[in-house]
Amino acid sequence: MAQHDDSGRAADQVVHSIAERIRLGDLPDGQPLPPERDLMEEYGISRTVVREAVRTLSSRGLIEALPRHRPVVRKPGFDAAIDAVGSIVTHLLSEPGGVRNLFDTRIMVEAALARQAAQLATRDDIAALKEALEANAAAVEDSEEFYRTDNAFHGVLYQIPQNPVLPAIHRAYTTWLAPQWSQMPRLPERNRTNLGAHKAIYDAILMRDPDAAEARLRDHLSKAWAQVRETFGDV
Amino acid sequence: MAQHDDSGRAADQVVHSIAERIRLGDLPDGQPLPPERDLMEEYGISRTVVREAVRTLSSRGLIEALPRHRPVVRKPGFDAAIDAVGSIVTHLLSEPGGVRNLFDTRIMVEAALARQAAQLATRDDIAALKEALEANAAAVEDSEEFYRTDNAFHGVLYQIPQNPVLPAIHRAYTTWLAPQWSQMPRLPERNRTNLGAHKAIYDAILMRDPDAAEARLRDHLSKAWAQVRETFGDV
DNA sequence: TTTCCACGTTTAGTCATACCAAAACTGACC
DNA sequence: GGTCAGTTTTGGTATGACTAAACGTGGAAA
Repeated sequence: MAQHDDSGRAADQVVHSIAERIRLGDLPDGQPLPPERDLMEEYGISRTVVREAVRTLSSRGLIEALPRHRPVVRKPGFDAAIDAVGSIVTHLLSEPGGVRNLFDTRIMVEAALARQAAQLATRDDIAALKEALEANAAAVEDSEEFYRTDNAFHGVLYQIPQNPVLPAIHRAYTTWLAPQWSQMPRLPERNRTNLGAHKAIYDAILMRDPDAAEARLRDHLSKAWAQVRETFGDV
Repeated sequence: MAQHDDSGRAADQVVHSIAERIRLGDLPDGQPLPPERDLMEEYGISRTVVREAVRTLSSRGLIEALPRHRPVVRKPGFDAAIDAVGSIVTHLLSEPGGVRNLFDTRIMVEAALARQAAQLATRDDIAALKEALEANAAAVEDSEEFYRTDNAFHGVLYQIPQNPVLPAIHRAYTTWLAPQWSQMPRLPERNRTNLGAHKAIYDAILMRDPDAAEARLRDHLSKAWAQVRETFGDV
């Protein structure tokens, strides 16, 4: 029996093989992976290698490996992709200008979304925006809840184009920028300011005015950024 | 001595610790990781765990682990992040509508970039665009070269905002969408069409007309998409 | 002196075995 | 039929061993 692989990376072949089986639906979503002992027999490898393969698959986001449970196949969605980069992004954000750069892309993306919303939003989209806005308004006194509804309002913008990539990006932004936000002082006063900004954006979309929608949104996020700067200085 | 960790995931702690040391510059970029034997002693763990940790760090993109070499610390750039998701994205693109969804975000992003370019491009930016356009024009008869210069032209758009995240995104798009493109028929005729589109975009930016720039760009990429559809049908 | 190669020394890759503790399963008991 | 205790799996880790490739060193050759 070939005890030693020729290429020097037997684990990678197993990773590839299992990844392929997942992609082809051979290992369906939600199903637990075969036990490590079975896999070692199946591939003719030691458990060491199996474990390394499982590890890799896990950090690639193709399986979900909770501590003492059987790894579960997780057919990756766009947000699994977001998870996979989380570690790197953390590093990047800790570098000077990192947060700024990320936030700038957020401004750019949401500006484009606001513009698109003003042009293409359906009646249902507008209704969803209105609902989110009202939920946001109802929470001005509860900063915790305001934070959630604030996010939800922005989230509606990401849903309007009906592209599943976008909500994943929204989740990425909120996840990665959360550390900054969670340390910021939350005051009903600020909530009211932000609510006003949300309403302005909503109005511009309602008026089908892309330029205004973009401008209001940029203004809103730029002010949010100014608050971050106030709290953290340069980041 | 505590032979078994209480949490059930000693490796993750090691991963976190080493990641932190990399982030803080304790393990500088380009330096090889300490030998596995040293790490096991340092952390008081077995080699099994060390290896799993190294594996994880590697697939997270924080170190580069060539087959039989010492893993090398690789302070991740934005494009290391792109690598990390490659595996998942492959899966996503193989599903119906996957390529379409990704390409739509590209249209959205580049539309925003074109708009921004029309508003904010400096003289140098315009010069860079012009240069890229001329290189593109010089390559109409050489489809291979035209492909490269085409990419480069779009790449300039991603460079204008001076945000390092954006070029990484451009690389991501070209990498992930390359499989489709590389199988498409390349004809000087099509090259000329695309060149004309590029020129139209350039002109709009030169005229400082954001609406026109966005419109020309959307038109350009939509036609490119139509060609993809022609070649592959629904993807 | 510089270059280059043979040699011994690390070190990553893998295997085999063993143990523990937490899950998962099974069956008896209420 | 539902609950709980006991048994069997299964993941997490440790230990030791062996192979082959990479590395480092010093001496021989140019």
